[in-house]
Amino acid sequence: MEEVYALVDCNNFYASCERVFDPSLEGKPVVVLSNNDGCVIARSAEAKKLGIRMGAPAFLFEELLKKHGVRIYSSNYPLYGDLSRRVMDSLRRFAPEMEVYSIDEAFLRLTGMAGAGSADYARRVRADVKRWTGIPVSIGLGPSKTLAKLANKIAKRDGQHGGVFSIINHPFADELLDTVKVEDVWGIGRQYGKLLNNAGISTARRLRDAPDRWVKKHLTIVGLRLVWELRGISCVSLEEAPPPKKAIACTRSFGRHVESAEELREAVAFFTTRAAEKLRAQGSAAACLQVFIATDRFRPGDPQYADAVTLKLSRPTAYTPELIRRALRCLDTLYRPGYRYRQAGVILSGITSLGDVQPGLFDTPGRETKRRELMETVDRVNRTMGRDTVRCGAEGVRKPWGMRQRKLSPRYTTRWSELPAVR
DNA sequence: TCTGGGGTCCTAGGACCC
DNA sequence: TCTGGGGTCCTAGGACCC
Repeated sequence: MEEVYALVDCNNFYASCERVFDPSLEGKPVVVLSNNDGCVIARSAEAKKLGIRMGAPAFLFEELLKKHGVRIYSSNYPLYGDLSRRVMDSLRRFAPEMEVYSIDEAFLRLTGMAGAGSADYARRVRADVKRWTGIPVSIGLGPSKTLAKLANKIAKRDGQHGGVFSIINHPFADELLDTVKVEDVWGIGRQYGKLLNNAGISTARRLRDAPDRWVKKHLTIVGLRLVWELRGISCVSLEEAPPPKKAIACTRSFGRHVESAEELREAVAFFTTRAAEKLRAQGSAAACLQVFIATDRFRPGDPQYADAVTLKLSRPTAYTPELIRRALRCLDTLYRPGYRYRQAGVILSGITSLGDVQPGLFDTPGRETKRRELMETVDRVNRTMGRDTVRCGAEGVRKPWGMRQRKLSPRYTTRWSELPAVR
């Protein structure tokens, strides 16, 4: 049977989230900044028109932002995460099979649903999501995930489609594929884009028609799969339940430079706590822990130093105090005084299911069970009473190295104290 | 003064084994 | 001078995604 996929993508997601609870932003240029208010990571349509590039360092655009009265926001992930969940819950009503692909995208598999592959159906989905959540979305339909992605791009690019476009059985599919630059195809990034352009393959159509052997040789098996998908042969299946992550990281740039071992230790302990939370949330334990620290690479005049230490544990664990203890020992071997550090991180890998971990032979009987119960309790308290209600002292309290978030909007939907008030 | 964070997969090459 | 064949595991590096 002919496959039918829809790719639903929230328009300018973070900027749209800020708008949902502040209608005064309607029609105004809005940008959302990355952690530490560093780069622009989301722009409303009006902001795009001003020529503000994705990923642009905000400080380079200060003049422009001020001149045009651009409304600027720090990233508010509790808000975006919650609105994302609402959008996904809405979408689930329209398709029996769905893959949540990212915070702002989902694939729906509509294969075999009468009428569901039509642009009309997609338009209804679009209208309902907007009404239920306030978030505008675009929808692309195609016989493979790659073509659904591409159709979505066209839906967004060409205004006349009203945010919905289907490439299924399209009479001018060849011509359409010729209007899409090869580097805009899902899976073709900067490097492959360059390589393909040099080989005279400049559009999606040309890539679709490239010889298999050449593609396999230069773009590996992944590229070959992609080319087949462009031909309408579905090779990338829907992943309804995401497999457990194989690596879990928490890494941050600091809000200011950090020199003292003490502050660095606090930060690393804090990152370890976050990583361990994510680990337990997916029911896993980690057998491998990596810690890295780095100075500010954007200040080449400063003395530079960056290094990482990886530690293998004898037994996988998800017990925060033990992970912190190990991470701090790694840090002690890494730390060199006399540098201005800008970044640090903790990466957990060697991940196994927590249920498979056996207690150590020489451990005090019941120790493992006790540890797990403790972590479960801590997680439960923090989930219901708010993050960091219970935490390790090693994380510190003031967090002077913490993120800069000068333009944070309220957590409208996840904190009682920050609910929007209607007068 | 000011430049994000967190993932995935594939391949090549080296170590080691029989 | 000549110098097998095949397998596994691990790591580093490079590509990609949002």
